[in-house]
Amino acid sequence: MIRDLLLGRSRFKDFLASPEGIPTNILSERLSRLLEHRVVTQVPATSGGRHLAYRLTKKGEALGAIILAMRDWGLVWEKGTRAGLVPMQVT
Amino acid sequence: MIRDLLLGRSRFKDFLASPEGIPTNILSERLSRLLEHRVVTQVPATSGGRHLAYRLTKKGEALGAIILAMRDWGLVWEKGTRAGLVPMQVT
DNA sequence: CGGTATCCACATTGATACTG
DNA sequence: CAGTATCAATGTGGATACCG
Repeated sequence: MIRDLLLGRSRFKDFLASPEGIPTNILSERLSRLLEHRVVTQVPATSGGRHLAYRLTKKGEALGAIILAMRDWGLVWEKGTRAGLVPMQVT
Repeated sequence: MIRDLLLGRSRFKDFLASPEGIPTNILSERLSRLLEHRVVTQVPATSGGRHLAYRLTKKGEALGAIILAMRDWGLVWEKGTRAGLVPMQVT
């Protein structure tokens, strides 16, 4: 999920669509906790629309370093680790 | 515990003595799993003695990068994070 | 000292149904 | 679409007692 956010995904449905197959209740609870710890914030998904999108805060973006370190470790030391995650464009 | 190993601690009792206060059964089970995944290996603690010590493998040492990334994140973003961990001397 | 063996408490997960 | 509400299943952790 954090990975999804780092990849630029931001909508509830995007997270649901991820290959893990997370149930809505779990996703919802996790988002609450991330909001609580200010790792993500909510922003309007579309201008004027009623739906919300989730964006990483600076604090959340900083987690990228950890995720990348884990990814690298996996690629080097664990067979079968796939490298889907590429650092996001800072556009 | 990985942190302890990175700091050069290697004995069962050393891990037990850590401030977390881990019970023997949990510690034992975790060491088994780390052995299984070849993150640690067993070596004789004293030459000739019957006791064992645990040492990180290369794979295990590589986890240091992740631990440090987490430590750094904590120091920057979470108040009250203490910085006990300093990278080990490569002697 | 370095573990095993029990047993219980609690947190996390997951499936599923329902709602504004 | 974006959740909330239940409930059962599983995992993980912790206390404690015991053993070679």
